[in-house]
Amino acid sequence: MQIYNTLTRRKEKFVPRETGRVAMYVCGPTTYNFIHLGNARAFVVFDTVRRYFLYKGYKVRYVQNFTDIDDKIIKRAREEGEDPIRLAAKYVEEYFHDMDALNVLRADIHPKVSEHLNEIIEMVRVLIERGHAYVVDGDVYYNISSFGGYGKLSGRSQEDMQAGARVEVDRRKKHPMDFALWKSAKEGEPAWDSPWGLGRPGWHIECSAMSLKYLGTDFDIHGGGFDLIFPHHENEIAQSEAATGEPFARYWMHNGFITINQEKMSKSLGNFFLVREILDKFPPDVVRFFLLSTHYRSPLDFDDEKLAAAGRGLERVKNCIRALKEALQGNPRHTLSGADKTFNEELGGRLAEFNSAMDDDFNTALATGILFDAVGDINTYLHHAAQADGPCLEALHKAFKIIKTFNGVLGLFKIDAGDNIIIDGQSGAASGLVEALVELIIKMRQEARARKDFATADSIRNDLGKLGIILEDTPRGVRWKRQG
RNA sequence: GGCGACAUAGCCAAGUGGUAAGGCAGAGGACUGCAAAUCCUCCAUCCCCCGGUUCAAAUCCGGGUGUCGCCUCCA
Repeated sequence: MQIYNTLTRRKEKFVPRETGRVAMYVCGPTTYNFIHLGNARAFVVFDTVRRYFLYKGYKVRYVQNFTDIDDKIIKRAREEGEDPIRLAAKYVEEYFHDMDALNVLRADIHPKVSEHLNEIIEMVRVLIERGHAYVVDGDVYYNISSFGGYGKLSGRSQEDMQAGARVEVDRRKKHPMDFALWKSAKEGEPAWDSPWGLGRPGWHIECSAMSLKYLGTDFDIHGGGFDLIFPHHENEIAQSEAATGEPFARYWMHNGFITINQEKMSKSLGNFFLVREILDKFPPDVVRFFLLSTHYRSPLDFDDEKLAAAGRGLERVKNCIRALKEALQGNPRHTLSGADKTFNEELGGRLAEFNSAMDDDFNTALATGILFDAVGDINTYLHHAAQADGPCLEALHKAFKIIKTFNGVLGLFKIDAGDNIIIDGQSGAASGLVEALVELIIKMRQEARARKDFATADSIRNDLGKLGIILEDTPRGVRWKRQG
């Protein structure tokens, strides 16, 4: 298995710290707003990475934090006249709401800054003690000059940073790029007691403290968006390695950005789309498929038409699953013919291709291509079998299994309690009634067709279509589905 | 100014030395009362441009051009 490591700027063979186990940390959201599509990309990408490790048989410990104490939260809370802690808690819930929709699995641990003040304060204390940090008027700064490795992740020297520093220089800092580990509290801000007075943690320290607490030093994978490389991850390395004297993380993975009209989507540019806005217009499986249809390190340009095209493509996969279900209910053969065996071998080949795509730095774009190849294989098999002596049970099972396997890794469709793939969402309380009504209408339409009243039949099909109910007349009866 | 990424058909997108995956859109055929779904066939002589290395390059090297990103909160 190969993973592109930002630290070395090349793909490396993945060798975990501990055989058979993967410890990974992904920077979670700062909870001051609903998450946008850019956030979602990172979380979907790393969710898929995690799923692939699980599929490969690794024991995975997945940690994703919530930064629930932060300047932006305080600002937002002030604007809304809300308590910062409560505001942050609210957006934690909203985060789960959106991520559940996108089929992102819960992390094993979701630590919050607000619950780890002790660890953070302790780490700051150690950094001061070891001469890597200094106190000025109740603030604590990290002294980057004290850490030789500073800049190794983002590939820049300390001189570069001095030259490029556009921030107004705080005279109290020893180096312009020194960053806050602890910020003293102003009046009315949330504050915690510390050896340096009342205050709160700086932005980067929480990820160091919490990842080290739950994963230890030298853990396997640390992930996040490209824009976290500098300064966030650079600073995490500096803090963690200076405090522990050990390597911090082995593989650094960073996903590319979502762009809008080829321009970076970001909160500061104001051109962002909230996940829930998009989910109002498109099904979650389509959104997830769209996010995985490009390699995670490449930029991904978003617009409605591209998402719609992705939806039409994914419909092909859903149709294949429907066809399989139908074939399975159609009393398949128990014998195994030469054609069945050939088909089984074909699918075996697809599985191997899929694994090798994912082994190569989680190439989900290639992997989804292979999913489509498998769909083509299955459709062709079903087509020919229907013209001969029908499909064989074992082949159908194998086909289902491979689709489920791919789906288990990509996480496109949810699975119900009976291990069935859910492709027609919105199974609510009303759905039983809807189904009965549709069946009734179909029955009446069939009567119209029987007396060759095609005008009525077509009009019914048309009108149902407008309601999102798609009818398909097949040689073996009428099939219907909800519009994907 | 420093650092970095990318440039593949109408659109999206894989592919890091051996002669262009896959999807969307499109064309023709089969099936159908007609649609839809599905199947079959077609759809880049060529991968931004110019040089070079090589028996062989979209893939390596050099030089251009263009687009984007980081250097400041941001996934």
